[in-house]
Amino acid sequence: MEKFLKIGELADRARCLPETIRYYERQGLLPPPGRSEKNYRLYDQTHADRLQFIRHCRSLDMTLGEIRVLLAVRDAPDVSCLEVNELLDGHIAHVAERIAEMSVLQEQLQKLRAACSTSKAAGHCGILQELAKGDDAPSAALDVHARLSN
Amino acid sequence: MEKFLKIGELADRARCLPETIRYYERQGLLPPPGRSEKNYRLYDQTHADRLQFIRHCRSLDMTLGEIRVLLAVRDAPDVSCLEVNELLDGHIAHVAERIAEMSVLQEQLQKLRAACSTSKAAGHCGILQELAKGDDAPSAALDVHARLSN
DNA sequence: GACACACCCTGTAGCAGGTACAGGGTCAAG
DNA sequence: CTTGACCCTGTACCTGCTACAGGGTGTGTC
Repeated sequence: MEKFLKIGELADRARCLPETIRYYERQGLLPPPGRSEKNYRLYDQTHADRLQFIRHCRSLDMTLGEIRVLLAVRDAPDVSCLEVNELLDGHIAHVAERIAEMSVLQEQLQKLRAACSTSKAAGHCGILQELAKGDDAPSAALDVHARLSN
Repeated sequence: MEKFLKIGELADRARCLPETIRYYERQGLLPPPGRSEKNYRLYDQTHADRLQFIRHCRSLDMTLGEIRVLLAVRDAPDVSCLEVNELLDGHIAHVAERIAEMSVLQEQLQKLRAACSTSKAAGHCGILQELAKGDDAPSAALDVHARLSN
């Protein structure tokens, strides 16, 4: 007899919220589990494994789209994993690119910061004056707050 | 006689979309401009300057909330710019933190990539096997795709 | 058995920072 | 007089969740 988990128990194991699990189900990443008499979701080990896989990928900042691809390959064990390797290479390249962008950003910010060492009246603040100037470096918009994936 | 810009012209100068400008107006970052007879928005140089300031800040990955603070100080030229300096320091620290996080991530990804050098059947792919394992490093969720600010 | 409290369910709205319509009006050129 | 490029408003969409609201269920205590 198998041990079933309720959504809260599964969430505790995967270190996420029940809402996140329901969200993955809606997104088609987790198959709909069985239900109890009272309509509670009941998960088995295959669900737990799949969720752990997903959370591990997320901790590596892959998008749900990327994870969907990886899961599809995982679900077809006889297929070549070439796609997995390529996806990972792409993701690594993406992360490297973001790091490079952010390093440039950091330099720009440090230069900007140097424009006002002491606290003055705002009208003479070098930082505000620099920010009012045009953007010399026509760099693409970054997103420091965003995730790493693609 | 002053030269007024329509939203599309302003958008071209600021290298953004008209929708973005209307969005900033709704968010209270840009004051509502005058209107033509036919209800078209008409912008003057102060609007153009303010938008350039905003876009410059955004290119440095500040959030709209941060930009709001900077604009408020900018609008009060007699006030001390201490807050500006502090905000910038915080933003720089935030960017540094993100770079550090992403460097860790990059290492993890490269280790993972090394688990499958050749293209095999998915059932034996080292990458998929590694991803199925638990996450040893209990790192906080990153966001490679996200923006730099706070 | 009545209450509290923790859990489960569905459905919907919110976050950031826009982007992308739909459905309408305006204007200049050909 | 029609085509195309603009402008307007209002609303929905994107990512990856998170947080309700409003209801049912399960367990422990009195």
